[in-house]
Amino acid sequence: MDYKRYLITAALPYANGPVHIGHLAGCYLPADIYTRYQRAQKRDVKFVCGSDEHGVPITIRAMKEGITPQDVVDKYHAIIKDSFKEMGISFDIYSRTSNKIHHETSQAFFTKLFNDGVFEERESEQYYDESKDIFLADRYIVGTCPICGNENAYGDQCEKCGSSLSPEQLLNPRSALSSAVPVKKRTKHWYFPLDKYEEWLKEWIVVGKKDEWKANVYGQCKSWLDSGLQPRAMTRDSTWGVPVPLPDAKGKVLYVWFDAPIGYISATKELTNQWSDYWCREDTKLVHFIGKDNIVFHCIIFPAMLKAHGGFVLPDNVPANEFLNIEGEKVSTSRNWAVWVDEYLKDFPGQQDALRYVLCANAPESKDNDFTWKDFQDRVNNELSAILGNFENRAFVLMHKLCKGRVPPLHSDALNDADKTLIQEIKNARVKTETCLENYKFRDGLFEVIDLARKGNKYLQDNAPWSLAKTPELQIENQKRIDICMHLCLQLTANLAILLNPFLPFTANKMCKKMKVVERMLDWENAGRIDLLKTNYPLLAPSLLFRKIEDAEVAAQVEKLRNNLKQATSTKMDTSTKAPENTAPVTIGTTTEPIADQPVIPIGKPVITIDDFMKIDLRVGTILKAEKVEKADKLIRLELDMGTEIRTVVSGIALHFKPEDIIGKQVTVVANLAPRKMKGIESNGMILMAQNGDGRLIFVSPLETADNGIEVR
RNA sequence: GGCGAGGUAGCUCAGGUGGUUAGAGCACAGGAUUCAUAACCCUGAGGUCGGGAGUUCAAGUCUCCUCCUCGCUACCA
Repeated sequence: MDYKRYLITAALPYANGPVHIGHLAGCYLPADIYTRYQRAQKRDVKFVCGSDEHGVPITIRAMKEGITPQDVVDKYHAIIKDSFKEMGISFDIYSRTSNKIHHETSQAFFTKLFNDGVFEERESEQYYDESKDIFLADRYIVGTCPICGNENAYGDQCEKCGSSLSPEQLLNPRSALSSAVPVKKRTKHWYFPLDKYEEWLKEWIVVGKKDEWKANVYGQCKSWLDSGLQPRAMTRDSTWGVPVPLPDAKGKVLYVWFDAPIGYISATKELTNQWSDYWCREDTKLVHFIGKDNIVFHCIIFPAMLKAHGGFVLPDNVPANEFLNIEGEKVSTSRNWAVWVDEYLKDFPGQQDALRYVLCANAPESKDNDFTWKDFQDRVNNELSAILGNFENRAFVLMHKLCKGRVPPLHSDALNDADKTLIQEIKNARVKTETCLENYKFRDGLFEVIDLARKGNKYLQDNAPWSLAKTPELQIENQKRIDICMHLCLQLTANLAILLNPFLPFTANKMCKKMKVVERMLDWENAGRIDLLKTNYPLLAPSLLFRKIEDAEVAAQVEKLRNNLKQATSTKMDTSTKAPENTAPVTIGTTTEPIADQPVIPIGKPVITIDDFMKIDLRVGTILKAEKVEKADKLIRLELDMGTEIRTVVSGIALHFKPEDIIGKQVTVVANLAPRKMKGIESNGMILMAQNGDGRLIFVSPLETADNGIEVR
């Protein structure tokens, strides 16, 4: 298809924290490179993004900090927007979902589907906080984790042991808003029948995108489609979000996953009156850049929504990247294990392109990748600086020394084979880079650019114009060779600026200034030409494009990471001001139902009386046997010597301990917990565990060996 | 447990439809050089392609089994 327009989106970052370099590498940088390339091709392109400002975690953060949700999103929207701007992520618009136009757009979208009878209405029982007069999403319910005993587990998941939970399972459930005990109440929601679009999706993706989409994206989609789709609620009981535009929907908002992708549309509307050209005409190429955690939403749910609405183009491609780890470990925002973009900008002022280079050269395009500061240093010093920066510098210095600071003539009648080969290589570099970019192979594309500089270095070395200048007796003949060599090196440098521009725009601009050419030279159509710089044209004096990264800087950054980690784990979790626990380059929501990853403020449990406490029968027991439960990842079946009896307890600790390592350990058991069947095994009690800040589980046991069965109080 | 994506030189990655001595960049070693950010240029060493079995004249590339990493999902209470 011959596309007339390009609409490029980058996942909406969740306005609950700053962005880190994983976000950049996974999503925003590739999107920006692609966009800049398309612009250089003079194609009609719009690059839209914005902050995703709805959802439960933001309301929770607001409560925690004693401010309004709007305050929260205002704060992070500003930080995020600034980080992107400073890094040169060249959105045509960076909008936000709290804007009026977004509310209107997403409501209109909902209304259209509603009027067309797309939704299924369903009533269900949901938890409700009577003191606050509000329905509670699972996330809003806090209680003690039945598995690890964490007192601040959420109704959907325990952050400490990773168990996924439902509110019913929590011990001492309470509302995160008021500490009231939640009650059940009927509520109505509107479900999008994804199942009805299953066949269509299969045809569109499984058949239609087989050889087009990346393996990781395609595979994930196929996996979902093969396992069958279910209707999904598109509304929530909440006050923070886009109100459901129906008369009987007071206190209900659009599910953040419904409204967020529509944010792409609203942002485009905000950008241009011609928005429908980009969204509604078949000859528009729509490309979503996201991280791997958002594949399902962008490849399945949103397209189904668009299809149901009708009149919209569907994504041509969704080149999702994997995750970027830091120094061998997964990014963790609660542990503050991340490299934050706003901090990088402070620590390395003017070094945006160094980071862009490394993140692109090491982008997690086909699998999770690792970012280390040592590697950052190596790549900047040994590739970017030594090969590309050095070549450019050599060309400038030699031109000034041997050609009086002016572009020497080419003497095209005197070209030798090596010259002609180089000219061909310059042309080839354009084609190679172009092919990579068109196919979302950004790291390969960047390699091709560096490779051209590499060829320049070799050419320069082979000609050694500095040597030619040392034999005055051959002056005339040699100067001709020097001219040709330097002329081509300078033209090659101009070409480098063009090819580099999508990847390293700051550098490309610097090069333009030094060559005293207008920015228009960077138009892609000029790549491959060797007449970009006019003969006899004077160029500016040499200056370095890149500086080296010192060992001390690397050491400092690594230490900073370790210190952050220490702080985050030694103090309470709520000191973290960073984004959701999410290594994803995208935060437009997560695949877990009620979104959100940010820990709730530990709200102390309500005061209890000694009588309440005495209801719990805590006893000491010794693990006699331990074996992993079949076909369950987390469960270990324990046999405990309780003094007077042997008890079977099933415990969700298999991710933390090997069965053989815990035999003989003495533990504290909640002995009068109601029996419960798990995987067909009846569990009679629960063993007490504490969880360390680093996530390790620790047995809560008597310090010295006690008699089995004795009571603990 | 199921599904998906990966596991190829120290590091990061290439390796359509199976076919000569498995490639690249960086790191490393030796050499050459001095125009240049001790940079560049040349040469070299480095891999039983996660492991095992099979199909084949021939497998990194196909089949089966198995181990490890990441993600989704199930189980979990």
